This record gives sequence, C-alpha cells and structure tokens, in this order.
Amino acid sequence: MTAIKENSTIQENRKHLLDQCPVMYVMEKIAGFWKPIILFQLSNGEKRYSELKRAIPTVTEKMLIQHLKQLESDGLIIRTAKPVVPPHVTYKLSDAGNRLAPVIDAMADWAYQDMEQKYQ
Amino acid sequence: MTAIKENSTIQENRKHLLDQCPVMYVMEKIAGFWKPIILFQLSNGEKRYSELKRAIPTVTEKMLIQHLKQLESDGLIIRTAKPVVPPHVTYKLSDAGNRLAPVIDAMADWAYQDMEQKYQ
DNA sequence: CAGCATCCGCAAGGATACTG
DNA sequence: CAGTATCCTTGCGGATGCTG
Repeated sequence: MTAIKENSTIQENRKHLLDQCPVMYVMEKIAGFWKPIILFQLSNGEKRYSELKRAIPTVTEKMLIQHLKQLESDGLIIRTAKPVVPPHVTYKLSDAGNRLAPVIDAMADWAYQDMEQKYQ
Repeated sequence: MTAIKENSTIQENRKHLLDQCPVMYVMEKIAGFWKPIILFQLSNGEKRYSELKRAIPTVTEKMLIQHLKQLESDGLIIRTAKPVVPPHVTYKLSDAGNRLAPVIDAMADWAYQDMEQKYQ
C-alpha cells in the first residue's frame, strides 16, 4: 500500500536493523513530516476530517489524506465514517496510537523548552 | 544551509503554526528518517564517524553526513575534529540534543511494546 | 579516516480541478 | 463534506569515484 522501493538498501537488511535499533521500527511508522503533527492533533480527542484541515492549514489535502491512510493502515488511527449525506468522517487514535502519546508529549515539551531557551 | 523552498506553503505561515503546534517546531528539526536513529545511537555517548557508519549500516555516506550536518547546524549535536592524521572526528549530543532523550526513549519503549503485542 | 563532488531516477509533495 | 484525479516540479536518496 505504502509505495516503497522494493530493492532499496533500506529494505534489504531491514529486519536486521529492527532488531538492533528499535527507533527504526518506530520511524517506519511515523516518518513523514505530518504524521506526528496529525497524531498530536488527535491526542485531544477525535476530530473530523475538516477539523484536521483547519487545525493544520499548511498541509495540502493530498498530503493529509495520504498520511491519514498510512496511519490507518499502520493501525495508529481509526477512521469512522457515518453513512449520511453529507458525509461525516472522524479520526481518532487507536490503542497503539494512544501508546505513542508519550512520544508526542515529549516532543511538545521539548519544543516549549527550546523556544524558551531561545527567546528568553 | 538546509535547503528549504523559500515560498512554499509551509514557510508562509510557519510562525503562526509554531505557536499553535509545538510538534511542528520539533519536526522542523528532527524530520528526516535517519535523524532520530542517529540521535539514538549518540544517546549512549559520543561516537566517531566510522562508528556511526557501522552502527547504521543501511544509511549511505551521503545521507549520514547530510543529516549529521543538519543536526549540527540545528544545534542538536556537537562535532569535534582532532587535527591529526588520520582525521579523528567525534559526534555527541548537545544540551538541546540531550533534552530530546525522552522523545527517543519513548520511541524505543513504544517499539518494544508494539513488537510484543504483535509477536506474542 | 572522514568526508566531498557528481550524476541520475524515482517518489514525495504541491496546485488545481473534479465527484459521490 | 470528504475525498479523487491529474499534472507537474522538486529534491531525496542511491551509486560511484575522488581527496586532504
């Protein structure tokens, strides 16, 4: 689903590396600029597609939907579509996604610390 | 230094977003597949260039040095070159880099949890 | 040892227009 | 409202060879 070059150097000894580098295992799932940002937005609770778009105005629709799909197929978020007109779709964190909260929180903490250091 | 499109959508309202999304602030510095992995490798203490290369065999020299430079110019790592022949260069985390430890640790924790869930 | 220079293909990402 | 479809450009990332 996720378009990945089949015979890239990365893929060749991927398994080997996953053993010795847990961080790589994570990166396989949350790499992509917008993914942690989306997860952050969903950490406050579920949001509709349009709410996400408004919350992250700089991401294009293409990138947003693409990352949402990848996050869903990687089991980090859950998509729920109500069969009504007009459509009503919400996204929320899965259990695995919720377990990522410490990562996202740590990122936010670091950002606040770093900004203080800089602009104090 | 870091090649960024000047008039991209991202750049336009960047400041606005940094206010409302701390995670974006972090991503500007650690986005790039290999960066968290490099930081993870350095979290155990300083390493020489060749040690990093051996520790992360799947990254190409180009990508490794490129990410190292970006991490350095973003103030996350410190490069120390001893003026000897042959060259002796070491990389270590800066204070800001060390403050990222909780993020990296949380990633590693999540990876172990997720792998257990899967292969139990 | 620790890089730098160059070439190149392909996927990531952007803009715009359209649809169930 | 919540996406698709399409086109197009940029630059990431890989491979190879060279240098102080």
